[in-house]
Amino acid sequence: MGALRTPREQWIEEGLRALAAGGVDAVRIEALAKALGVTKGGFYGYFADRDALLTEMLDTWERESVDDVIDRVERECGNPRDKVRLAGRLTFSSDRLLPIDLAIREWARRDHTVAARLRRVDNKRIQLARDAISTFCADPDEVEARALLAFCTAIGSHFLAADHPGRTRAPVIARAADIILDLPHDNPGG
Amino acid sequence: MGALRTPREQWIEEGLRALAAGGVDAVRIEALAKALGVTKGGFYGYFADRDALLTEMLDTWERESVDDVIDRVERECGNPRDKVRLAGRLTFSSDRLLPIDLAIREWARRDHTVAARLRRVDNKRIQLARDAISTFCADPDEVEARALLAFCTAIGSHFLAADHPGRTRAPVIARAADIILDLPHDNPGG
DNA sequence: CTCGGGTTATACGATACCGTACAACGTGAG
DNA sequence: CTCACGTTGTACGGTATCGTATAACCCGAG
Repeated sequence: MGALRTPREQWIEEGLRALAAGGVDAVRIEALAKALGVTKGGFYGYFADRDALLTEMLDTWERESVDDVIDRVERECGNPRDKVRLAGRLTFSSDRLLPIDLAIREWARRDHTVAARLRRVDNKRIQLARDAISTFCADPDEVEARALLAFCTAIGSHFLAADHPGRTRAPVIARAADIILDLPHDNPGG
Repeated sequence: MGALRTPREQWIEEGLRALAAGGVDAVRIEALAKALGVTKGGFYGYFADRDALLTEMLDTWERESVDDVIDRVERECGNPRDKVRLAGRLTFSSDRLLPIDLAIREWARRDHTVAARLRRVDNKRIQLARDAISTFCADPDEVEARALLAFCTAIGSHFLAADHPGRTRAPVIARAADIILDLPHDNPGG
């Protein structure tokens, strides 16, 4: 067999790195080649074109951020509340996945194909939250609302620039998580 | 005086439109000119370069989304809870401001100057939420957490792709708002 | 009508990027 | 060692964009 100098995976990996750092528009073949220490010569032996790379990048991300995370959460599961927290940490505190995740969310706002994939991923993820919250909250509408709060907080906090006088962001998020995960009110109201 | 065919404001307006639709990278002089029905010839009479336009776009956005919104909320203020809801609606339900706001959040993740501006804006906005929430919540830590929840939900819901089986997003958000704005639990816990 | 000012169209050079073509290279098989 | 085949470097054509230069233009003033 021929030599395999810089395999497919390296192009995808470098592509994800560029995506995380600068968004889709930063995924430029020649830039990736430079980062890999080669020229773009070999790229078109692996991929038909730039879109093919982008598609495979999304495949990799989808696999890692759904299958891997869900598998691990289901295995290491303890308390349902801890399950949500763990899933959140795995996705939204991962130095690797988080920046990619955020970049893909931006991308999805402008590309229907990406939006469809993100919807698949988010639906699987939010189901974890629903299941866990259901164990301590009976009202389905409230379960849905709390699951939404959990996700919006995990994502939104990275797009929010506000300061918290006298505090860092972390304890404020921890307190918010308590509110999201706390028992339902005793005055459910109409 | 000389003719004033397509004034500064039109370039800025079209720039904001492009920003909202496609992100910073979509703000291209020649594209704006085409949308305005002219060529880029006149652009450089008004602006030194592309960066000058971007800066003035940010100026316009900052003025509209802080001064205008805060002024109106302070004037039309009623119930503190309604105040938060109104501020939220003005910013996050405006067909004009919302897409610009989201695009600027993406932009801010990659540009320190924009991030600094966004921080100024978010700090002013979140102060409104703090003030309002403080009127029915005594614990400052909890006020901060609920204010964060309000903002993260307003922003995050636009970056979240998940579906809500049997529902649309709107009622789920409404329910989430109830949770955020409801009275504190009677078991505050340690 | 003619002139002068600012405004706009057009042409240009420079850069960056995509995708292709082809030649140079190197590794393993024989 | 030599050959073959896959991989890589280089060069190319095409497009898009920025910013500049300059000429054509249009409006109001005189």
